[in-house]
Amino acid sequence: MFNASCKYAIRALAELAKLKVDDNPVGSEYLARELNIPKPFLSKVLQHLVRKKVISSIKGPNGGYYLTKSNRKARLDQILSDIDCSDSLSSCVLGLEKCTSENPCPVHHLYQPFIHNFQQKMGELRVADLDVNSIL
Amino acid sequence: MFNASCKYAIRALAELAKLKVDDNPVGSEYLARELNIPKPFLSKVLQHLVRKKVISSIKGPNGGYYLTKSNRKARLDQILSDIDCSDSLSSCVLGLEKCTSENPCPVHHLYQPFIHNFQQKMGELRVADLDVNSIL
DNA sequence: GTAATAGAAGATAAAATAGTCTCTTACTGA
DNA sequence: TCAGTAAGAGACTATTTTATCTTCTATTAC
Repeated sequence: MFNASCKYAIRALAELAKLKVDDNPVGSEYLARELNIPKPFLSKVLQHLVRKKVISSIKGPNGGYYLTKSNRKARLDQILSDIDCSDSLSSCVLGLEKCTSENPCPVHHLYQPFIHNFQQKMGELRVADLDVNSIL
Repeated sequence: MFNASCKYAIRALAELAKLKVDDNPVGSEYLARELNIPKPFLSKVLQHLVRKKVISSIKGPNGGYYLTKSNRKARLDQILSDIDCSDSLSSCVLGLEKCTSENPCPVHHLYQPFIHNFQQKMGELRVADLDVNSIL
């Protein structure tokens, strides 16, 4: 469904969402420890998120990663699309390139409504909503 | 969602379901060509399916793979479970070991109902039902 | 300015998955 | 009964994904 980068990205977003607007930015070291993700890998994921303007960062002493108000308003489906995590969602369960609604694979009609629904729900979710009482 | 082996297994099942009960068994070569799957890999998948009694085989000239009436009656969810394709379905979207309904990850409540639904639908499906007008 | 902190980027390594090869075993039909 | 055919089994290789290492650049506090 999601590869490691995508999973880590979502978890990092959720962790950042827990921070208050006035809190200091947090470093990759802190996030890696908190989420139990290898730091070098997480750093890459975070950098990717910054480039795509999904999260924000400040360099130098007391720098780190944080979310602006604007960042918090972004919708999950848009973010997943921005960071290339949507392809695996919309593609055929059996990996068939040619599988469409007109020319479906044997389980297309079973899977498609489910994934469509899931994506819709994701679209209703904003980054700020990830700040719920949940494990990470 | 499914790894290559699982995808190939489902497609092979669907292809075999197209055969009539009285048809001759088909070889791995035929199936590989028909499904456009590397033959050596497909052979492994087919052997695995035979060991798990999901499909049947005959060795020697005119031998190959086929489905018994009993094979055709089997339910999809049971098969997927038998050939170890269910783990990735029931596990957490974010890859969190500890994610449960009581201690959910941030998207658990979003994902879980759908996957539950999907598995239920799979349980209503029998091998014979894969013999539909669909691509493979 | 300089040292400390933290992100950026590219190369490299390890692990997992996918795919291939070779040999053995079982069965069939002439 | 023997030659040919096709499945079965296990080792091996390749590719992709995941993770790590090293070096460089930017920012800021002092």
